Amino acid sequence: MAKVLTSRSENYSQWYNDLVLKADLAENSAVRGSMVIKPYGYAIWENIQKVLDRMFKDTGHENAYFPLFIPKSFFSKEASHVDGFAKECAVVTHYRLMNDPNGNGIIVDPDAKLEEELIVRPTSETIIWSTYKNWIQSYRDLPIKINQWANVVRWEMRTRLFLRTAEFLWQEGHTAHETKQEAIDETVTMINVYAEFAEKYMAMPVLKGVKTENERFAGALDTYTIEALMQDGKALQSGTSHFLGQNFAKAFDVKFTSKEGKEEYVWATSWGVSTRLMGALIMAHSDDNGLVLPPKLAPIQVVIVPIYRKEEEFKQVSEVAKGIVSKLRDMNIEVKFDDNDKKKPGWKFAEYELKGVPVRLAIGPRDVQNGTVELARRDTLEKKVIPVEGVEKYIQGLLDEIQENIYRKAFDFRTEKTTKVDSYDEFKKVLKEKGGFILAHWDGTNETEQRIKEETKATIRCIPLDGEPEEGKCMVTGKPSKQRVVFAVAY
RNA sequence: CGGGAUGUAGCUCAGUUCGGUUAGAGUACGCGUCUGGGGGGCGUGGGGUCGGAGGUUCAAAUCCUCUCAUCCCGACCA
Repeated sequence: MAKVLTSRSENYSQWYNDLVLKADLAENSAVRGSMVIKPYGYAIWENIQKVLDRMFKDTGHENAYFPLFIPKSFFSKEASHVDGFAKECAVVTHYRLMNDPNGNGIIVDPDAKLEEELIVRPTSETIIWSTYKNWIQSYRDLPIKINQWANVVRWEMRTRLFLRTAEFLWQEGHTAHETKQEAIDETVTMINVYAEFAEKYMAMPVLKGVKTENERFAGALDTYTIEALMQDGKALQSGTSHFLGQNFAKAFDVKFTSKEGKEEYVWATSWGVSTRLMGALIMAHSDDNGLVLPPKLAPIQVVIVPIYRKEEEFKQVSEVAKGIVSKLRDMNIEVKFDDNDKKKPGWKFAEYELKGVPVRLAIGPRDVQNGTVELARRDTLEKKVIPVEGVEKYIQGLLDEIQENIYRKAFDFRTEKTTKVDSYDEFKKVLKEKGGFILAHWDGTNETEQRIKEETKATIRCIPLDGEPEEGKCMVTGKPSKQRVVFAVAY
């Protein structure tokens, strides 16, 4: 087969870029740092949305939509929040263009300057809490549990398709609660939703944990995260859920009267995942032949490629194929019969492999004769010839098996790439030679964390939620520690 | 914003050092044909303001000046 991708061992990030382009997921646009998501890539995102949206609704949330533009003054109301985002904001200063009087095309009309500049949202806490102020007076108005599907803009210096783009698509949940405990419970519920989604649908094992103060969301009291491990041994933060305390309620003066008649500030959470999940999905399973998609999120789960020479043969093959198509559709399996005569079978094989379609059937005159089909599975690249009779049942089971298999593979990889270390020297050695997650003791201070980051580029990905307590000494300072934390070099 | 590099066909690039026919290749695209069980073969055709502006010269993709854009490496980040 012709090589179209750079191999992972040769250059991992080149491989990733090649793959995104060649699998027709996305491409760079005319706008620096912003991508065009192509139909095949968008179809995967739609599947992600569909599943998550269901999960959000099942946990009591509703969708709504808030403005893209946020008045500049809103940002300054929560101090740490503005610190976190100020350096990467797109700002709208004018509202009109005009013809250049000197004839050099079109220019910004200097008379159309806005009284107050508008910020293109990098996240929506401020606009939403300024709105919640009007919605909340009494404990009877709580909780409010809203999600929005939207685009946001963060003016990043360096961008990469899906992993970091100036504009990206995401969902952001914003909830308001009576009590601290209720808000914390919500934060935990949502990180669990994300973890379940990652593992069950993306077939990607994730570590659940809490961020250190240093890595926390700007304006949060606690940030919960799911961290996935990519094939190059780097970590990818895949979703976050923030306990915001009363910070935004205080900033926007959102108070309610409690049952006891007391005036109190509202407790808040926010949580989100973005098109970055696409990057995670791509990197978690794919190989040097292309994308490997988990069946539960694949836009096409089964593709049928006809092989024929004469019109008559095509007719016979089509008949068999259409029979299989209708049976698979009845079972709610997404199937495509690729009867495009303009592409050759060999071309199609390579193409669908590149696009990560989990199961491929090839049907030719030989199969029509013998009552068979050739079945190829993407995850193992195995091919076999099986009877056409009952093929739909077989495929149904196989899709589950593939989903299971790629999860297992990713899980085993992560296990193999997770190392416990007890000294800083060992830490550096493992980091350099093996990468992956490193479990080590840390004294809990910002200084030590910063020092490790500066010296090794590794950061604390999280303090794991399900980590068992273990007395130990910080690998750097020797001060006491009660639990190991997870280090890795991150995207 | 610091350091490095690159702009030539839809895409990937050669040609620039040392100026000189009609600016090339691979791939993609069109047509014809043989084909078809892993990105096919042969034939043939179309496609270029050589990033832009100015300059030097009999002559500029090539030399000079300015300019625009993009990419890579750092600081920053979902």
